[in-house]
Amino acid sequence: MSSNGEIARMLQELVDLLIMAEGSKQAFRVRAYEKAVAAVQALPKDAAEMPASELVKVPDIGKSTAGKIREYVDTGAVARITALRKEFPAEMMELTRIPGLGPKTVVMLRDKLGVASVDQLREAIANESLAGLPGLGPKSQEKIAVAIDRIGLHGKDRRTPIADALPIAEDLVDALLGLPTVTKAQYCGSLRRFRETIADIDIVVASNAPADVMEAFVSMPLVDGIIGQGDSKTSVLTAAGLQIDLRAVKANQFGAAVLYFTGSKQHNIELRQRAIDKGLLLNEYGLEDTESGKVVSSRTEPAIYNALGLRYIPPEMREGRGEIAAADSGPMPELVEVNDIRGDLHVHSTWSGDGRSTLDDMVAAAAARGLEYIAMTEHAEDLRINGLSRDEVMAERKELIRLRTEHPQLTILHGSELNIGADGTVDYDPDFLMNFDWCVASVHTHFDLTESEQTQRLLTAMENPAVSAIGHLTGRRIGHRPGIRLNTRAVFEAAIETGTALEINGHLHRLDVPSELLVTARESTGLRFVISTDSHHTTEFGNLRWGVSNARRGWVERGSVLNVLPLAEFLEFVAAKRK
DNA sequence: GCCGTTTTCGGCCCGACTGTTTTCAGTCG
Repeated sequence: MSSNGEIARMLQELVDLLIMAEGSKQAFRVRAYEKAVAAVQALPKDAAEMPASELVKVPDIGKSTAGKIREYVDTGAVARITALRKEFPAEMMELTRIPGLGPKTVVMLRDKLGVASVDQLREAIANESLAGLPGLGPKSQEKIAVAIDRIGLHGKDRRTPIADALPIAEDLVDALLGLPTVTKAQYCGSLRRFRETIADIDIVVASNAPADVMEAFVSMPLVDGIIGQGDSKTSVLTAAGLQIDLRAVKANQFGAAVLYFTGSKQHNIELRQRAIDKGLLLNEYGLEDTESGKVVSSRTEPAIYNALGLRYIPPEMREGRGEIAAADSGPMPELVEVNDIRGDLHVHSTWSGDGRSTLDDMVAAAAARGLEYIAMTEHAEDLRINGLSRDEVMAERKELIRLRTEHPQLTILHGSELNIGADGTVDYDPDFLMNFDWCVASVHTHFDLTESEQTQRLLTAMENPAVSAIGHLTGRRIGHRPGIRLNTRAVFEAAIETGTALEINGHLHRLDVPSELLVTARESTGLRFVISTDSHHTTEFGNLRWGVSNARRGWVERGSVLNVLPLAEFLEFVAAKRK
């Protein structure tokens, strides 16, 4: 059966191919399918199991898209896509990765010169066969030649982990605030929405001398090349190939500019449509009355949302996942915040083979951060290299008893990170497991089982009364390893039924449960989460911020998170399952 | 292609920058 992810990827390929066929990203047909991709991704049930009559009831999915989803699920292919692939082969699609080359130019290159691959284009430039083509003068040719040499190094097809981008953005904001004419600065874009990876850094500044700001910006040591420079907008590249876009507006337009640049694109489109419906125009300079041209609101984001008749929408929610409808009339989730978190339930030390700070240091770091409770969860015996034998478990316990007296303000639970075997069984034996205060069970092996096998092993693990939570649900490593295939609906239901929490792992390489799955879980009332750092080093307690951000992107409410609770209430959840 | 308290047709978000355009098309976000 096709997962919603697979169906969304199918529709996304259709979007990419249609951009070529229609000659524009803005073509209405393209945008309609783009919305359909988002609709499928946010669907709380399996599209593959829905008949066309039910699919068309989903907003942004109409007769045509429903037909293509059924065609894909039932036959494994979509005739329209097969035909478009023939017209626009993968080699030709590669050309659109070159900055400055859009669909119209790529199609023209094929029609006029028979150029339909990056290699052929390189050759054509060398032979000077581009001369005389409309819109491709010497400057364009030079830009394309340089871009071909850098293909894959920046821009559209290389995303940067948020952990790498955020320090750069924060330094840049500080540097810009240091300029005499800059009064405000804020990084925006997917970074502010806390996407796990970002394509570029967007920064907005308020200034009355924008040209001076741009001049100072392009002179900064970080800047390696200029893509474009104007008075209100400048784009540059760093030596590492990261694109940075800077926009300058007047101080009283700052809220509108930050709103616009935080996006997402879909969120902006919906806001602007809403503005139109109210006889207003929304752009990066403000919200104004279309008739009179009078500015209604522009200074702050909350004021603009308010003027549009909406409650404030936090940046992490602005993904076009129904947040505008929620802010209008639906229930608005009360998102969990970093300061709500009282405990960390997934922590390693050098007792585990892959831990990098000592137990004493980890406990001291947790206490220093003001946590009320932690669970030390070393790896377990089935993970041969990293895990603890039963003797080692008992030896560590003695250390914990000592540490409890040294840190009386911190409650130290003795936990374990168990391994979920291929058949769903876990380490040790039932009696021994009950010696732990808290067990989180995770998948560390057997990533290639079928979807039903993976689902079944998780269901089996959740039935174990000692397993209080499932760690890093999909086992993905961002940029390195896809997650296991799962029937997430079945997993969510079993978690509720068995009284098992799902961990939201804040480690930047994991961010697991992924936020797009969390969004689909929001109709699963009764599902409980723990937001954990999976720290292996004292510095990694800071992962809490990423875990919370990921949870917020997934619309996770404070009330569904266990480790916002005082210790006694938290432990009731564990005890209830063990009864 | 999708949608509809202006509902089955006629709309669909908005603007900046570049290159080569002498008023704009293409690209991008």
